Amino acid sequence: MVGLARSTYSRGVNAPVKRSPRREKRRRQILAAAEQAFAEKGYVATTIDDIVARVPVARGTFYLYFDDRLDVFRALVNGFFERVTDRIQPIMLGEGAAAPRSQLRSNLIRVLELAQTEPGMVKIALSTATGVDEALDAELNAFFGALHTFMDETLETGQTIGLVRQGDRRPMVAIALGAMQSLLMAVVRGELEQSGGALADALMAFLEGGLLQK
Amino acid sequence: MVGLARSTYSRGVNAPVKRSPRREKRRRQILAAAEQAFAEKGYVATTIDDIVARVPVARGTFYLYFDDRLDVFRALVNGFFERVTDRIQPIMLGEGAAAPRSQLRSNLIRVLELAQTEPGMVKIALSTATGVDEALDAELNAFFGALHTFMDETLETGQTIGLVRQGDRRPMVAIALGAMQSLLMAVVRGELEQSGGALADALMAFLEGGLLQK
DNA sequence: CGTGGCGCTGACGTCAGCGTCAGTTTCTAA
DNA sequence: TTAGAAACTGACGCTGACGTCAGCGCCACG
Repeated sequence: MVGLARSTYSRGVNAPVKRSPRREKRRRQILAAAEQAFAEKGYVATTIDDIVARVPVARGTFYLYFDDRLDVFRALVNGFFERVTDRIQPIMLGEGAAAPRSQLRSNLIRVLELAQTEPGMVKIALSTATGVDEALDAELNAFFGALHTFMDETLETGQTIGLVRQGDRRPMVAIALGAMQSLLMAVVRGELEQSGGALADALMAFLEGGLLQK
Repeated sequence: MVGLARSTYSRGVNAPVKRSPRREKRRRQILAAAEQAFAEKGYVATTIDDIVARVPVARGTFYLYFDDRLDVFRALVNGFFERVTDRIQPIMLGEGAAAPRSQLRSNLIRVLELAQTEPGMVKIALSTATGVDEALDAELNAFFGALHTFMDETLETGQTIGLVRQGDRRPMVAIALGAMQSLLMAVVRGELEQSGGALADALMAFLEGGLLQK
Protein backbone atom coordinates (compact mmCIF):
# COMPACT_ATOMS: atom_id res chain seq x y z
CA MET A 1 0.00 0.00 0.00
CA VAL A 2 1.19 3.47 -0.76
CA GLY A 3 0.03 6.47 1.17
CA LEU A 4 -2.62 6.79 3.81
CA ALA A 5 -6.09 5.70 2.78
CA ARG A 6 -8.83 8.29 3.04
CA SER A 7 -11.62 7.50 5.43
CA THR A 8 -15.14 7.74 4.10
CA TYR A 9 -18.20 9.04 5.87
CA SER A 10 -21.51 7.67 4.72
CA ARG A 11 -24.48 9.35 6.30
CA GLY A 12 -27.37 7.54 7.87
CA VAL A 13 -30.41 6.32 6.00
CA ASN A 14 -33.02 8.84 7.05
CA ALA A 15 -31.49 12.23 6.47
CA PRO A 16 -31.85 13.32 2.84
CA VAL A 17 -28.83 13.39 0.59
CA LYS A 18 -29.91 15.95 -1.99
CA ARG A 19 -27.72 19.00 -2.40
CA SER A 20 -28.48 22.64 -3.06
CA PRO A 21 -26.42 25.74 -2.24
CA ARG A 22 -28.88 26.69 0.44
CA ARG A 23 -28.89 23.25 2.01
CA GLU A 24 -25.12 23.11 1.91
CA LYS A 25 -24.87 26.36 3.78
CA ARG A 26 -27.24 25.25 6.52
CA ARG A 27 -25.47 21.99 6.82
CA ARG A 28 -22.17 23.75 7.33
CA GLN A 29 -23.73 26.10 9.88
CA ILE A 30 -24.99 23.18 11.91
CA LEU A 31 -21.67 21.39 11.65
CA ALA A 32 -19.83 24.47 12.85
CA ALA A 33 -22.22 24.86 15.77
CA ALA A 34 -21.79 21.21 16.67
CA GLU A 35 -18.02 21.55 16.57
CA GLN A 36 -18.20 24.45 18.99
CA ALA A 37 -20.58 22.66 21.31
CA PHE A 38 -18.64 19.39 21.36
CA ALA A 39 -15.32 21.16 21.89
CA GLU A 40 -16.81 23.13 24.76
CA LYS A 41 -18.87 20.58 26.64
CA GLY A 42 -17.62 17.27 25.34
CA TYR A 43 -19.72 14.73 23.49
CA VAL A 44 -21.47 13.33 26.54
CA ALA A 45 -22.86 16.59 27.83
CA THR A 46 -23.86 18.07 24.49
CA THR A 47 -27.53 17.85 23.50
CA ILE A 48 -29.19 18.59 20.20
CA ASP A 49 -30.58 21.72 21.83
CA ASP A 50 -27.07 22.89 22.67
CA ILE A 51 -26.11 22.58 19.03
CA VAL A 52 -29.24 24.16 17.66
CA ALA A 53 -29.04 27.06 20.10
CA ARG A 54 -25.93 28.28 18.26
CA VAL A 55 -27.76 28.53 14.92
CA PRO A 56 -30.95 30.51 14.27
CA VAL A 57 -32.81 27.31 13.63
CA ALA A 58 -35.36 25.15 15.42
CA ARG A 59 -34.84 21.72 16.84
CA GLY A 60 -36.72 20.02 14.02
CA THR A 61 -34.45 21.48 11.37
CA PHE A 62 -31.51 19.64 12.81
CA TYR A 63 -33.19 16.38 11.87
CA LEU A 64 -33.55 17.50 8.27
CA TYR A 65 -29.76 17.46 8.03
CA PHE A 66 -28.55 14.75 10.39
CA ASP A 67 -29.98 11.59 11.82
CA ASP A 68 -28.95 12.27 15.38
CA ARG A 69 -26.13 13.53 17.58
CA LEU A 70 -23.86 10.69 16.61
CA ASP A 71 -24.36 11.40 12.93
CA VAL A 72 -23.07 14.99 13.25
CA PHE A 73 -20.27 13.81 15.43
CA ARG A 74 -19.17 11.26 12.89
CA ALA A 75 -19.38 13.80 10.10
CA LEU A 76 -17.14 16.15 12.06
CA VAL A 77 -14.58 13.56 13.02
CA ASN A 78 -14.45 12.03 9.57
CA GLY A 79 -14.07 15.39 7.90
CA PHE A 80 -11.21 16.22 10.21
CA PHE A 81 -9.50 12.91 9.61
CA GLU A 82 -9.71 13.56 5.90
CA ARG A 83 -7.96 16.86 6.35
CA VAL A 84 -5.29 15.21 8.46
CA THR A 85 -4.85 12.47 5.90
CA ASP A 86 -4.41 15.02 3.14
CA ARG A 87 -1.51 16.53 5.02
CA ILE A 88 0.42 13.34 5.45
CA GLN A 89 2.42 12.50 2.37
CA PRO A 90 4.26 9.22 1.97
CA ILE A 91 8.03 9.60 1.94
CA MET A 92 9.28 9.54 -1.63
CA LEU A 93 12.57 7.92 -2.45
CA GLY A 94 14.78 8.23 -5.50
CA GLU A 95 16.34 10.83 -7.76
CA GLY A 96 14.25 13.98 -7.77
CA ALA A 97 12.87 13.56 -4.24
CA ALA A 98 13.87 15.73 -1.29
CA ALA A 99 15.83 14.18 1.58
CA PRO A 100 13.63 11.77 3.58
CA ARG A 101 14.36 13.68 6.79
CA SER A 102 13.05 16.89 5.31
CA GLN A 103 9.98 15.15 3.89
CA LEU A 104 9.31 13.80 7.38
CA ARG A 105 9.74 17.25 8.86
CA SER A 106 7.32 18.71 6.33
CA ASN A 107 4.71 16.15 7.27
CA LEU A 108 5.08 17.03 10.92
CA ILE A 109 4.82 20.75 10.23
CA ARG A 110 1.72 20.35 8.10
CA VAL A 111 -0.08 18.35 10.77
CA LEU A 112 1.01 20.61 13.61
CA GLU A 113 -0.18 23.64 11.68
CA LEU A 114 -3.52 22.03 11.03
CA ALA A 115 -3.84 21.51 14.77
CA GLN A 116 -3.15 25.18 15.35
CA THR A 117 -5.86 26.06 12.85
CA GLU A 118 -8.46 23.72 14.32
CA PRO A 119 -7.81 23.30 18.03
CA GLY A 120 -11.42 22.37 18.71
CA MET A 121 -11.34 19.46 16.32
CA VAL A 122 -8.08 18.15 17.73
CA LYS A 123 -9.59 18.17 21.18
CA ILE A 124 -12.69 16.40 19.93
CA ALA A 125 -10.89 13.82 17.84
CA LEU A 126 -8.20 12.96 20.35
CA SER A 127 -9.99 13.15 23.63
CA THR A 128 -13.78 12.93 23.49
CA ALA A 129 -14.24 10.68 20.50
CA THR A 130 -13.27 7.37 22.06
CA GLY A 131 -15.69 5.12 23.85
CA VAL A 132 -18.69 7.08 22.70
CA ASP A 133 -20.29 4.58 20.44
CA GLU A 134 -19.40 1.22 19.04
CA ALA A 135 -19.78 2.23 15.40
CA LEU A 136 -17.77 5.39 15.89
CA ASP A 137 -15.08 3.47 17.71
CA ALA A 138 -14.84 1.19 14.72
CA GLU A 139 -14.26 4.17 12.47
CA LEU A 140 -11.68 5.64 14.81
CA ASN A 141 -9.91 2.33 14.89
CA ALA A 142 -9.95 2.26 11.13
CA PHE A 143 -8.31 5.67 11.01
CA PHE A 144 -5.74 5.02 13.70
CA GLY A 145 -5.15 1.56 12.33
CA ALA A 146 -4.43 3.01 8.89
CA LEU A 147 -2.12 5.57 10.47
CA HIS A 148 -0.43 2.78 12.35
CA THR A 149 0.06 0.72 9.21
CA PHE A 150 1.30 3.70 7.27
CA MET A 151 3.78 4.49 10.02
CA ASP A 152 4.94 0.91 10.18
CA GLU A 153 5.50 0.74 6.44
CA THR A 154 7.33 4.02 6.51
CA LEU A 155 9.58 2.78 9.28
CA GLU A 156 10.18 -0.44 7.42
CA THR A 157 11.36 1.45 4.37
CA GLY A 158 13.43 3.61 6.67
CA GLN A 159 15.08 0.55 8.11
CA THR A 160 15.94 -0.90 4.72
CA ILE A 161 17.58 2.30 3.52
CA GLY A 162 19.37 2.63 6.84
CA LEU A 163 17.61 5.76 8.01
CA VAL A 164 15.81 4.13 10.89
CA ARG A 165 17.57 1.99 13.43
CA GLN A 166 16.90 -1.72 13.51
CA GLY A 167 14.64 -3.42 16.06
CA ASP A 168 11.01 -4.31 16.74
CA ARG A 169 8.96 -1.66 14.98
CA ARG A 170 5.77 -2.10 17.02
CA PRO A 171 6.89 -0.18 20.10
CA MET A 172 8.53 2.36 17.80
CA VAL A 173 5.22 3.02 16.06
CA ALA A 174 3.32 3.28 19.34
CA ILE A 175 5.87 5.65 20.82
CA ALA A 176 6.11 7.87 17.76
CA LEU A 177 2.36 8.19 17.31
CA GLY A 178 1.83 8.76 21.02
CA ALA A 179 4.47 11.46 21.07
CA MET A 180 2.84 13.23 18.16
CA GLN A 181 -0.60 12.94 19.69
CA SER A 182 0.55 14.32 23.00
CA LEU A 183 2.30 17.19 21.30
CA LEU A 184 -0.90 18.04 19.45
CA MET A 185 -2.88 18.03 22.68
CA ALA A 186 -0.31 20.27 24.35
CA VAL A 187 -0.63 22.67 21.42
CA VAL A 188 -4.40 22.93 21.58
CA ARG A 189 -4.30 23.31 25.35
CA GLY A 190 -2.13 26.34 24.74
CA GLU A 191 0.84 24.93 26.61
CA LEU A 192 3.11 25.33 23.61
CA GLU A 193 2.61 28.54 21.73
CA GLN A 194 5.50 27.90 19.36
CA SER A 195 5.32 27.78 15.57
CA GLY A 196 4.74 24.52 13.77
CA GLY A 197 8.35 24.63 12.61
CA ALA A 198 9.76 24.96 16.13
CA LEU A 199 7.61 22.10 17.41
CA ALA A 200 8.52 19.93 14.46
CA ASP A 201 12.17 20.60 15.27
CA ALA A 202 11.64 19.58 18.89
CA LEU A 203 10.08 16.34 17.70
CA MET A 204 12.82 15.80 15.13
CA ALA A 205 15.42 16.25 17.85
CA PHE A 206 13.70 13.47 19.72
CA LEU A 207 13.56 11.17 16.75
CA GLU A 208 17.18 11.85 15.93
CA GLY A 209 18.79 11.74 19.31
CA GLY A 210 16.31 10.84 22.00
CA LEU A 211 16.21 12.64 25.28
CA LEU A 212 19.27 11.54 27.14
CA GLN A 213 22.83 12.63 26.74
CA LYS A 214 25.36 10.20 25.42
CA MET B 1 8.60 19.51 45.58
CA VAL B 2 9.87 15.99 45.88
CA GLY B 3 8.01 13.03 44.50
CA LEU B 4 4.59 12.78 42.99
CA ALA B 5 1.73 13.97 45.19
CA ARG B 6 -1.00 11.45 45.89
CA SER B 7 -4.43 12.32 44.65
CA THR B 8 -7.27 12.15 47.13
CA TYR B 9 -10.81 11.00 46.55
CA SER B 10 -13.48 12.45 48.76
CA ARG B 11 -16.87 10.82 48.33
CA GLY B 12 -20.09 12.69 47.87
CA VAL B 13 -22.25 13.96 50.67
CA ASN B 14 -25.16 11.54 50.56
CA ALA B 15 -23.62 8.11 50.59
CA PRO B 16 -22.81 6.97 54.11
CA VAL B 17 -19.20 6.79 55.22
CA LYS B 18 -19.48 4.22 57.98
CA ARG B 19 -17.32 1.14 57.67
CA SER B 20 -17.88 -2.48 58.56
CA PRO B 21 -16.30 -5.62 57.11
CA ARG B 22 -19.54 -6.52 55.40
CA ARG B 23 -20.03 -3.06 53.95
CA GLU B 24 -16.44 -2.97 52.75
CA LYS B 25 -16.89 -6.20 50.89
CA ARG B 26 -20.04 -5.04 49.12
CA ARG B 27 -18.39 -1.81 48.22
CA ARG B 28 -15.51 -3.64 46.63
CA GLN B 29 -17.90 -5.93 44.77
CA ILE B 30 -19.70 -2.97 43.31
CA LEU B 31 -16.45 -1.26 42.41
CA ALA B 32 -15.22 -4.38 40.64
CA ALA B 33 -18.48 -4.69 38.73
CA ALA B 34 -18.30 -1.03 37.74
CA GLU B 35 -14.74 -1.45 36.52
CA GLN B 36 -15.82 -4.33 34.33
CA ALA B 37 -18.82 -2.48 32.97
CA PHE B 38 -16.94 0.74 32.23
CA ALA B 39 -14.05 -1.09 30.58
CA GLU B 40 -16.48 -3.01 28.42
CA LYS B 41 -19.03 -0.42 27.35
CA GLY B 42 -17.32 2.88 28.13
CA TYR B 43 -18.59 5.45 30.60
CA VAL B 44 -21.25 6.91 28.36
CA ALA B 45 -23.07 3.70 27.63
CA THR B 46 -22.87 2.21 31.11
CA THR B 47 -25.99 2.51 33.28
CA ILE B 48 -26.40 1.79 36.97
CA ASP B 49 -28.36 -1.29 35.94
CA ASP B 50 -25.38 -2.53 33.92
CA ILE B 51 -23.21 -2.29 37.00
CA VAL B 52 -25.70 -3.82 39.37
CA ALA B 53 -26.43 -6.69 36.99
CA ARG B 54 -22.91 -7.99 37.64
CA VAL B 55 -23.46 -8.23 41.40
CA PRO B 56 -26.25 -10.18 43.10
CA VAL B 57 -27.72 -6.92 44.36
CA ALA B 58 -30.66 -4.66 43.53
CA ARG B 59 -30.57 -1.23 42.05
CA GLY B 60 -31.34 0.49 45.33
CA THR B 61 -28.34 -1.06 47.02
CA PHE B 62 -26.04 0.74 44.67
CA TYR B 63 -27.20 4.03 46.14
CA LEU B 64 -26.34 2.88 49.64
CA TYR B 65 -22.70 2.84 48.59
CA PHE B 66 -22.31 5.53 45.95
CA ASP B 67 -24.05 8.76 45.11
CA ASP B 68 -24.35 8.06 41.41
CA ARG B 69 -22.52 6.76 38.37
CA LEU B 70 -19.97 9.54 38.49
CA ASP B 71 -19.18 8.80 42.11
CA VAL B 72 -18.15 5.19 41.39
CA PHE B 73 -16.26 6.32 38.35
CA ARG B 74 -14.28 8.83 40.34
CA ALA B 75 -13.56 6.28 43.05
CA LEU B 76 -12.21 3.89 40.42
CA VAL B 77 -10.08 6.42 38.62
CA ASN B 78 -8.69 7.93 41.79
CA GLY B 79 -7.85 4.53 43.24
CA PHE B 80 -6.00 3.65 40.08
CA PHE B 81 -4.09 6.91 40.04
CA GLU B 82 -3.00 6.25 43.58
CA ARG B 83 -1.62 2.89 42.55
CA VAL B 84 0.19 4.48 39.63
CA THR B 85 1.58 7.19 41.87
CA ASP B 86 2.90 4.61 44.30
CA ARG B 87 4.91 3.03 41.52
CA ILE B 88 6.65 6.17 40.42
CA GLN B 89 9.63 6.93 42.60
CA PRO B 90 11.60 10.16 42.32
CA ILE B 91 15.13 9.68 40.99
CA MET B 92 17.56 9.66 43.91
CA LEU B 93 20.98 11.18 43.50
CA GLY B 94 24.10 10.79 45.59
CA GLU B 95 26.29 8.12 47.11
CA GLY B 96 24.25 5.05 47.89
CA ALA B 97 21.73 5.50 45.09
CA ALA B 98 21.55 3.35 41.99
CA ALA B 99 22.41 4.87 38.62
CA PRO B 100 19.73 7.35 37.50
CA ARG B 101 19.22 5.45 34.25
CA SER B 102 18.44 2.26 36.11
CA GLN B 103 16.10 4.08 38.50
CA LEU B 104 14.30 5.47 35.49
CA ARG B 105 14.06 2.03 33.96
CA SER B 106 12.64 0.61 37.19
CA ASN B 107 9.94 3.25 37.22
CA LEU B 108 8.98 2.38 33.68
CA ILE B 109 8.87 -1.32 34.43
CA ARG B 110 6.73 -0.84 37.53
CA VAL B 111 4.17 1.21 35.64
CA LEU B 112 4.14 -1.06 32.60
CA GLU B 113 3.60 -4.06 34.83
CA LEU B 114 0.74 -2.36 36.62
CA ALA B 115 -0.85 -1.81 33.23
CA GLN B 116 -0.50 -5.48 32.46
CA THR B 117 -2.19 -6.30 35.77
CA GLU B 118 -5.07 -3.90 35.31
CA PRO B 119 -5.74 -3.47 31.60
CA GLY B 120 -9.34 -2.43 32.20
CA MET B 121 -8.36 0.47 34.41
CA VAL B 122 -5.75 1.69 31.95
CA LYS B 123 -8.37 1.74 29.24
CA ILE B 124 -10.78 3.58 31.48
CA ALA B 125 -8.31 6.10 32.82
CA LEU B 126 -6.64 6.91 29.51
CA SER B 127 -9.47 6.79 27.07
CA THR B 128 -12.96 7.11 28.51
CA ALA B 129 -12.32 9.35 31.48
CA THR B 130 -11.84 12.65 29.70
CA GLY B 131 -14.70 14.96 28.85
CA VAL B 132 -17.15 13.09 30.98
CA ASP B 133 -17.78 15.61 33.69
CA GLU B 134 -16.33 18.94 34.65
CA ALA B 135 -15.44 17.93 38.20
CA LEU B 136 -13.83 14.72 37.05
CA ASP B 137 -11.89 16.57 34.38
CA ALA B 138 -10.53 18.82 37.07
CA GLU B 139 -9.29 15.80 39.01
CA LEU B 140 -7.77 14.27 35.91
CA ASN B 141 -6.03 17.53 35.18
CA ALA B 142 -4.74 17.57 38.74
CA PHE B 143 -3.25 14.12 38.28
CA PHE B 144 -1.79 14.71 34.85
CA GLY B 145 -0.64 18.15 35.90
CA ALA B 146 1.21 16.66 38.86
CA LEU B 147 2.75 14.04 36.59
CA HIS B 148 3.74 16.80 34.21
CA THR B 149 5.36 18.82 36.97
CA PHE B 150 7.12 15.79 38.37
CA MET B 151 8.46 14.95 34.93
CA ASP B 152 9.58 18.51 34.34
CA GLU B 153 11.44 18.63 37.65
CA THR B 154 13.02 15.29 36.94
CA LEU B 155 14.18 16.48 33.54
CA GLU B 156 15.50 19.68 35.06
CA THR B 157 17.62 17.74 37.51
CA GLY B 158 18.69 15.52 34.64
CA GLN B 159 19.81 18.55 32.71
CA THR B 160 21.87 19.94 35.56
CA ILE B 161 23.71 16.68 36.11
CA GLY B 162 24.21 16.31 32.36
CA LEU B 163 22.06 13.24 31.92
CA VAL B 164 19.39 14.95 29.84
CA ARG B 165 20.25 17.06 26.85
CA GLN B 166 19.67 20.81 27.00
CA GLY B 167 16.72 22.58 25.39
CA ASP B 168 13.13 23.57 26.04
CA ARG B 169 11.73 20.98 28.42
CA ARG B 170 8.06 21.52 27.62
CA PRO B 171 7.96 19.60 24.37
CA MET B 172 10.20 16.99 25.96
CA VAL B 173 7.72 16.43 28.73
CA ALA B 174 4.78 16.25 26.35
CA ILE B 175 6.58 13.81 24.08
CA ALA B 176 7.82 11.56 26.87
CA LEU B 177 4.45 11.33 28.61
CA GLY B 178 2.64 10.82 25.32
CA ALA B 179 5.01 8.04 24.35
CA MET B 180 4.46 6.31 27.66
CA GLN B 181 0.70 6.68 27.46
CA SER B 182 0.59 5.31 23.95
CA LEU B 183 2.74 2.37 24.93
CA LEU B 184 0.37 1.62 27.81
CA MET B 185 -2.61 1.69 25.48
CA ALA B 186 -0.86 -0.61 23.03
CA VAL B 187 -0.20 -3.01 25.89
CA VAL B 188 -3.80 -3.16 27.06
CA ARG B 189 -5.02 -3.53 23.50
CA GLY B 190 -2.86 -6.60 23.33
CA GLU B 191 -0.70 -5.28 20.52
CA LEU B 192 2.47 -5.76 22.53
CA GLU B 193 2.53 -8.97 24.49
CA GLN B 194 6.09 -8.43 25.67
CA SER B 195 7.26 -8.33 29.28
CA GLY B 196 7.45 -5.07 31.15
CA GLY B 197 11.24 -5.28 30.97
CA ALA B 198 11.32 -5.64 27.19
CA LEU B 199 8.93 -2.72 26.74
CA ALA B 200 10.87 -0.58 29.16
CA ASP B 201 13.99 -1.36 27.13
CA ALA B 202 12.27 -0.30 23.92
CA LEU B 203 11.32 2.98 25.56
CA MET B 204 14.80 3.41 27.02
CA ALA B 205 16.27 2.90 23.54
CA PHE B 206 14.07 5.74 22.38
CA LEU B 207 15.06 8.02 25.19
CA GLU B 208 18.70 7.24 24.70
CA GLY B 209 19.04 7.31 20.95
CA GLY B 210 15.79 8.30 19.30
CA LEU B 211 14.50 6.52 16.28
CA LEU B 212 16.75 7.55 13.45
CA GLN B 213 20.16 6.33 12.58
CA LYS B 214 23.06 8.70 12.90
C1' DC C 1 -37.77 -16.34 71.88
C1' DG C 2 -38.39 -11.63 70.89
C1' DT C 3 -36.91 -7.25 68.93
C1' DG C 4 -34.12 -3.74 67.13
C1' DG C 5 -31.40 -2.48 63.49
C1' DC C 6 -28.86 -3.25 59.45
C1' DG C 7 -28.76 -4.48 54.76
C1' DC C 8 -31.32 -4.91 51.07
C1' DT C 9 -35.29 -4.74 47.63
C1' DG C 10 -37.68 -3.18 43.41
C1' DA C 11 -41.85 -0.73 41.93
C1' DC C 12 -42.71 3.98 41.38
C1' DG C 13 -42.92 8.84 40.02
C1' DT C 14 -40.02 12.18 37.66
C1' DC C 15 -37.78 14.27 34.04
C1' DA C 16 -34.42 15.40 30.45
C1' DG C 17 -33.79 14.70 25.96
C1' DC C 18 -35.40 12.53 21.88
C1' DG C 19 -37.51 12.31 17.19
C1' DT C 20 -41.89 13.41 14.79
C1' DC C 21 -45.12 15.71 11.99
C1' DA C 22 -49.02 18.77 10.95
C1' DG C 23 -48.86 23.20 9.92
C1' DT C 24 -46.56 27.64 8.41
C1' DT C 25 -43.37 30.43 5.83
C1' DT C 26 -40.25 31.26 2.09
C1' DC C 27 -38.57 30.39 -2.36
C1' DT C 28 -38.95 29.54 -7.35
C1' DA C 29 -40.41 29.32 -11.74
C1' DA C 30 -44.05 29.57 -15.00
C1' DT D 1 -49.40 36.66 -9.74
C1' DT D 2 -49.80 32.32 -8.18
C1' DA D 3 -49.22 27.52 -7.31
C1' DG D 4 -46.32 24.01 -6.02
C1' DA D 5 -42.08 22.73 -3.80
C1' DA D 6 -38.75 23.21 -0.37
C1' DA D 7 -37.36 24.74 4.08
C1' DC D 8 -38.48 25.36 8.55
C1' DT D 9 -41.07 25.34 13.09
C1' DG D 10 -41.98 23.85 17.84
C1' DA D 11 -45.43 21.52 20.67
C1' DC D 12 -46.17 16.85 21.57
C1' DG D 13 -45.89 12.18 23.05
C1' DC D 14 -42.59 8.83 24.28
C1' DT D 15 -38.81 6.50 26.35
C1' DG D 16 -35.32 4.98 29.33
C1' DA D 17 -32.57 5.99 33.09
C1' DC D 18 -32.65 8.08 37.42
C1' DG D 19 -32.94 8.28 42.53
C1' DT D 20 -36.30 7.27 46.28
C1' DC D 21 -38.50 4.99 49.98
C1' DA D 22 -41.82 2.03 52.34
C1' DG D 23 -41.39 -2.32 53.59
C1' DC D 24 -39.16 -7.09 53.95
C1' DG D 25 -36.02 -10.50 56.01
C1' DC D 26 -32.22 -11.86 58.66
C1' DC D 27 -28.91 -11.77 62.20
C1' DA D 28 -27.13 -10.57 66.87
C1' DC D 29 -27.86 -9.94 71.26
C1' DG D 30 -30.51 -9.56 75.46
